[in-house]
Amino acid sequence: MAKLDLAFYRRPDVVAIARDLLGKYVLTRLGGGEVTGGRIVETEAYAGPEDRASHAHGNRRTARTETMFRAGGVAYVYLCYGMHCLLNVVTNREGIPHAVLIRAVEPLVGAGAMMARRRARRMDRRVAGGPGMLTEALGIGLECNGCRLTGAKVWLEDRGEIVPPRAVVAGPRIGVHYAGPDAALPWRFRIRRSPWTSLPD
DNA sequence: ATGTCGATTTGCT
DNA sequence: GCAAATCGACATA
Repeated sequence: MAKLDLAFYRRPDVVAIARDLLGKYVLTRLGGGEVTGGRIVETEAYAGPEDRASHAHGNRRTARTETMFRAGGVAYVYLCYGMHCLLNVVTNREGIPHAVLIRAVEPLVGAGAMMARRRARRMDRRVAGGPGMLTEALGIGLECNGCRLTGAKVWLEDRGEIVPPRAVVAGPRIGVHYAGPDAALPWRFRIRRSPWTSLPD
């Protein structure tokens, strides 16, 4: 049940962090008091300045991207397609805008509350098997942008589950076809044959 | 099962 | 104006 600490987030290799986040837990206590969350089964790395798929490509600073320039250990939450909030974990030191997008979670804590937020009748991948779905299931909105991942509202835990290398599938990131050669980088990670990822293997 | 399309804010041109 | 780190509704098969 160890909460991930700042040393975890502030490491320099964002791709390694994205891989390491598989099997960790994301948890929230928001708008009510019940804890909700589950096991991370899919992530993507965004390597800031040198990554054409990143909002912070070329150190682009806007009101939106400012959060990514903060020191690792805070949430970067932004609005995608005008309607979905997406959750990222900011990594590296202050001034280096690296982040990991959390793309899918296996709902394990407060599952009933997560289903209610999603208005779901069945517990399946449609509850949190996509970056827009999981934020809704966890109650995460834009007000979570910049909040500390070492705090009491949104945090990550290591619950001692080991994900061996052969259980990890690396592949190209989703929805970044505009990124030229960077679109093909194998920076999306998921747990092999998990029924909870956004797409089957 | 697969395809198209609309919603709606942010940011670039 | 247009495209976007998406999702769900609806159509057709």
